[in-house]
Amino acid sequence: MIRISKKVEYALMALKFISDSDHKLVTAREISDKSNIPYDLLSKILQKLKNENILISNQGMNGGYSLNKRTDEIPLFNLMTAIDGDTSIAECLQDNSVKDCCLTDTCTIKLPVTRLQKELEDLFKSKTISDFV
Amino acid sequence: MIRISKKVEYALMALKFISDSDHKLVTAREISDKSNIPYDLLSKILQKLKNENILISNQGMNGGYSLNKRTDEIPLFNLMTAIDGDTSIAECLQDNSVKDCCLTDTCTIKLPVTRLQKELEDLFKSKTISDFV
DNA sequence: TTGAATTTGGACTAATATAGTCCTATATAT
DNA sequence: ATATATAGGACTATATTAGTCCAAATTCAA
Repeated sequence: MIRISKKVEYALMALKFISDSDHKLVTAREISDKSNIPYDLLSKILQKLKNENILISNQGMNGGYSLNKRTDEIPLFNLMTAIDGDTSIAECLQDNSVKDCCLTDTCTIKLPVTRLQKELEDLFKSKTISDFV
Repeated sequence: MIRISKKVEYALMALKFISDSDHKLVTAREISDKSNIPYDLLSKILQKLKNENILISNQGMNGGYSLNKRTDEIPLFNLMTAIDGDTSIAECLQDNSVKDCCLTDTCTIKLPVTRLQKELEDLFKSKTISDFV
């Protein structure tokens, strides 16, 4: 089944939380407590969002996270790749597919699957975080 | 990451194979050999397609499978649900969600996620097998 | 300058889903 | 009868996702 990961769900919830408390720094602990998201897991997610320049972080006491962009400037697609990495819908379409795609010889559907992937990407690119807050 | 399952890939390849050898009955063994799909796995997939009335099966010697509908009458969505079951993009959106959705109290994104799910479904419903053969 | 609050990040375990296998039963044409 | 099929349950293996644990680095403030 096609499913967005829990991590992406958590990321969306966190971004909404941060967006709602606008400009005030919010800590991972705060989001975790208020939104019932496992703290350690959330921390990792926020770090990834920071590494993708979606969030700004301040370490140390009184530290926390804040948005680095307006929510309508963050495509859902970027969030997904930031958190889950590659988003190809089939193994054989991965950019850096190390393992020989078992289908290369016999795969009869590579082209249409690629088209489908493009359409899904376009959909996820057309959505931004502002659609979720 | 969002990914269609190998089983759905195999199903698409099998349907293309059956579609190409039109009206002649083709056996699971034949598809398996020609398309490098594990036989046992393929058998299960074909059985599911048969149970969804996408294929017709004939048991016994000289048996095999044939299409029950034109490929443009089979939405990709139906294929996916036939093979992988429920297609909700998030656990909390499952129809028959047995387990309490951990997000019910605190989930802030259920509505927009539901909208996204609808759009994905529409996309998969708009594609038919004829797009893959 | 110490301590508490915070982010950072590696390594690990647990849980779940997907992929694949094995075996036996049932149907049918010859 | 027998060979060739589909039908389908039960099982194992593999991969992915989710979650945990621990230690380090940073920063504020008393």
